[in-house]
Amino acid sequence: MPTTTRRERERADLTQLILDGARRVFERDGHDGLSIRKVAREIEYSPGTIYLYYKDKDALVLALHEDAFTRKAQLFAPLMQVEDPQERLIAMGRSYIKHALANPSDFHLMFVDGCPMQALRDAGQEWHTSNGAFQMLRATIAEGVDTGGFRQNINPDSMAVILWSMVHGCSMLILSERLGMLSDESRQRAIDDMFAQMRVLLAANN
Amino acid sequence: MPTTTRRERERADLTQLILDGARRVFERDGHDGLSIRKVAREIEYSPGTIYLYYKDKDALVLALHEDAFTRKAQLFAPLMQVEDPQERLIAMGRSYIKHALANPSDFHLMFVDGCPMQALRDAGQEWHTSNGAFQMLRATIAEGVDTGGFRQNINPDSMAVILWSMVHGCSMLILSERLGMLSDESRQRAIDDMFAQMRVLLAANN
DNA sequence: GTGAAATAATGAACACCGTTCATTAGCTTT
DNA sequence: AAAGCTAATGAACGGTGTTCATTATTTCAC
Repeated sequence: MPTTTRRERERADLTQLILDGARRVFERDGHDGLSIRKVAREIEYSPGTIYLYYKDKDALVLALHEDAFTRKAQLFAPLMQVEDPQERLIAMGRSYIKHALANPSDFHLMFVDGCPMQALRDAGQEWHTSNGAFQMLRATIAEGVDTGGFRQNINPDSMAVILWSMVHGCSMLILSERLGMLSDESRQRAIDDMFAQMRVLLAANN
Repeated sequence: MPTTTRRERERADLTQLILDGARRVFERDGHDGLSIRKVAREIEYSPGTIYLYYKDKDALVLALHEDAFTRKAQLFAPLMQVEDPQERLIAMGRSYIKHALANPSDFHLMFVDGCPMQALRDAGQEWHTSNGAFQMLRATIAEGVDTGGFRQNINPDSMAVILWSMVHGCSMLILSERLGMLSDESRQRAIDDMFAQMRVLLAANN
């Protein structure tokens, strides 16, 4: 049955075509500027067609959300090869902020927009997309504690939340222009100081 | 001319009536559920009337944004009476997270929504609303450094960004349900541990 | 008090939005 | 070639932000 496989391929192609079109519109016009009709115009299909491939707009945004996580995961993966747990955590943190500042629309899709979580709940699914990254973070902290390089009273879950909060909050505050009272230099210095303080929190020797 | 003052009072009254109606709609239906027409129905005026008091929807959301900051500032003010700078910072941090979790729509208005910053820029205004709180934070850190209770190599600007990032990122991650992989107990412990780590970063004695 | 001027409120109109669905067009299979 | 199935369409519905000519109300001068 070569026909059905071709059918499936065509179906997958259009699903991807819609997703790519949606991403272009999102990056061009932002969250509020994204509309089903614009995506349809972008890929030269009628609005109704999109609903044959995505249940509704939330499902499409959820797909964008997962797509953005996939891209970020590809940036994160090589960092696991950093030997020293502390340096690995710092590298992860720097990568997190750097990617957020360089790709604000990805950050928005991944963390700011609320509808993907609602769409996931409606679909009865778990948020597996980011648990992987959190477990990487947690495991690296646990490794540092186990091998003795980190302070021994560290709780990996808590420290994972703390480090994530730091880089996430920092990215968020910068992207939402809430640190406008500081100069560019002060902001950059604050980021550098933040990673210096991370070492204070982690390292065993004081 | 008592007439013009009454006019001004009536004008201020309706401005406030619209704002209160908008807040009720926002808290009931959320950010995406807020519409000029709903606000108009809420206060039993026609949609066009709202445009006599607010330039557009963004201006109305900006007013909600500033209103939310005013409420939070009232919670923050008494904390300045805490004597010890370190305890004051911890109290500010706990208040920040507590208020965010208890008033998610206020948090959304203050920090998640992007349009207020755009509206401010359009109006050619500065974001004075929150600079006050940042300066309070910064001043408290500087005080701790000056009086010798804090580590001497702390840069107040950087540390202010770091502490703000921690509590802001933590609030954000919880509210956007990104910490769903943890139990309620683990999340609460992480918050407590976060404040313990703040003491590590601040205190002079190790 | 009454007419004129100024002000405030209205709601219809426009262009857009998400979503649905009867209809059409194209391809597959017999 | 005809029948059946599938994919794409675009009109339609109710919603949105925003504008503006029209109406209603209040104020002011006489």
